[in-house]
Amino acid sequence: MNTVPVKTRPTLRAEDTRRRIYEAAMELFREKGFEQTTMRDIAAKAGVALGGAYYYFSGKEAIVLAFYHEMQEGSHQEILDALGGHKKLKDRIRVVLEKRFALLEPNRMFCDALFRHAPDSADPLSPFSEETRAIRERAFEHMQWAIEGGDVKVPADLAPHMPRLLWMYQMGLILFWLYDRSPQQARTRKLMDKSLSLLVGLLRASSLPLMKPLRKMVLEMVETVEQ
Amino acid sequence: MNTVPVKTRPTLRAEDTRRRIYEAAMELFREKGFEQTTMRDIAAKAGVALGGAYYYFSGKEAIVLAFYHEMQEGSHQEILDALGGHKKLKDRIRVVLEKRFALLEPNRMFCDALFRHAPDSADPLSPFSEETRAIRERAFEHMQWAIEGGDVKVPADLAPHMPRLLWMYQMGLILFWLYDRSPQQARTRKLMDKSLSLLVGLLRASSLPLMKPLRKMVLEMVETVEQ
DNA sequence: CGTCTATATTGAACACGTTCAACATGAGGA
DNA sequence: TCCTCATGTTGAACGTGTTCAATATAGACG
Repeated sequence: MNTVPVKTRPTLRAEDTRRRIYEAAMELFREKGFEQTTMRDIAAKAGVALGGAYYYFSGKEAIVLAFYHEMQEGSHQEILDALGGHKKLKDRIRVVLEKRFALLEPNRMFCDALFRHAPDSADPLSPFSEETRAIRERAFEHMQWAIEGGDVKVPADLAPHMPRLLWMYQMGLILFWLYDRSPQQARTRKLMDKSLSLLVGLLRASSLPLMKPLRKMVLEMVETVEQ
Repeated sequence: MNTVPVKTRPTLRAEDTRRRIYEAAMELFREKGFEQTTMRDIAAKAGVALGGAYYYFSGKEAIVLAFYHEMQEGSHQEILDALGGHKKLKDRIRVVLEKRFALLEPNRMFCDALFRHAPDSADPLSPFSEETRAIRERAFEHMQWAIEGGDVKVPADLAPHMPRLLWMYQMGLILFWLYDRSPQQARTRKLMDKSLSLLVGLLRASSLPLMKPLRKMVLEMVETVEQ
């Protein structure tokens, strides 16, 4: 008979299976990269039939999405702590970037999957997609923290855009880093230094009355993109 | 006997088959987009067996590459002509951009294929790859023309980087345009206006002695990226 | 204990891009 | 005319991500 839908067991050994699949995938992704890793590989390593992987993850990309999510959540407290000792804006932004790179570094082999269809906000894995909104907004928050506690006064008209702009700056750096073939990704490090100086310098200058017209142009452009 | 390898017929009805495959692919790509179009579709429409398509094109992406190449070659003279009437740098860059968009517009449905693995210069279809070098350098040339005949004096240290920088600016606009869902891609048009003003304004200002330190920072950054 | 049913698991099947060994074609030379 | 063989052409087969109907499992309930 149609009884009340019994309280379905909330967590079961199912969570264990999910975990096994996730871990197997991570290991293989780190070893061979995203493209080179097969769903059959993952299922085999996890000791599950092929279809099993699809019971827990809607597809191969969804596993990477889970990683993306976990990484962002895991960084939240760490970043807050790491920001503690710094006053200079440049250092504060650097802290956020460094933390991000530290978390991505062991997974460099497969992070390119995150940018596969990056500009297409319809793609679930895109950094601009609805599916990644929560993750993205967490990252905005980190940049907001960096600015708020810093030693640079940001003009009021620019302020609301800064978290998103800094996030995009971060994404650009990550993209560069992913395909940076220099030893130890030294070029990325150099680019980070140079661009951070430039960024903070421009931000400082942006408060000068002389800069009003330029700031207005930049704002109009930013608003056109964000709209 | 091992005679001299007879002069192989240079062009044959083979060129016709190639053409048929290319045209069929273009039509289908325009209709359904790159992903949605099947190599089997293409072969069928061209009246060829599946394998036949691979005799003329190394893969699905190679067909798009052929289009990319053809588009760039076709624009060369047109752009040169169109630049004729303009003196203002802003107009000259706009002419180049407009021409590019005019050529891409009918193929908007599948141009995303060109950016599939854009940042990976190892991917043949990437705008940064060895395979697309010729195409890319043609595009640099167009930007060089725009600057040379314009009314803005570019500082000597910045000058050698301008063609590539303007090309990257163009690529960014195209990327934005591809995923611009506003009617008639009005946002892209607006972004083009705003960013062009900003760009030319900055370029003008960059000659001011006051700007020397800022220019130096930008240069260092650009050189880090290009290296 | 036995039955029921949502949950979990399986493996065959599909559509895709790509590869390849086999075969067809037709221009040049005997 | 017939042979040769580089050029074209074919379709079966492979490995891939993904789907799905069928089956197994195990906790809830009588």
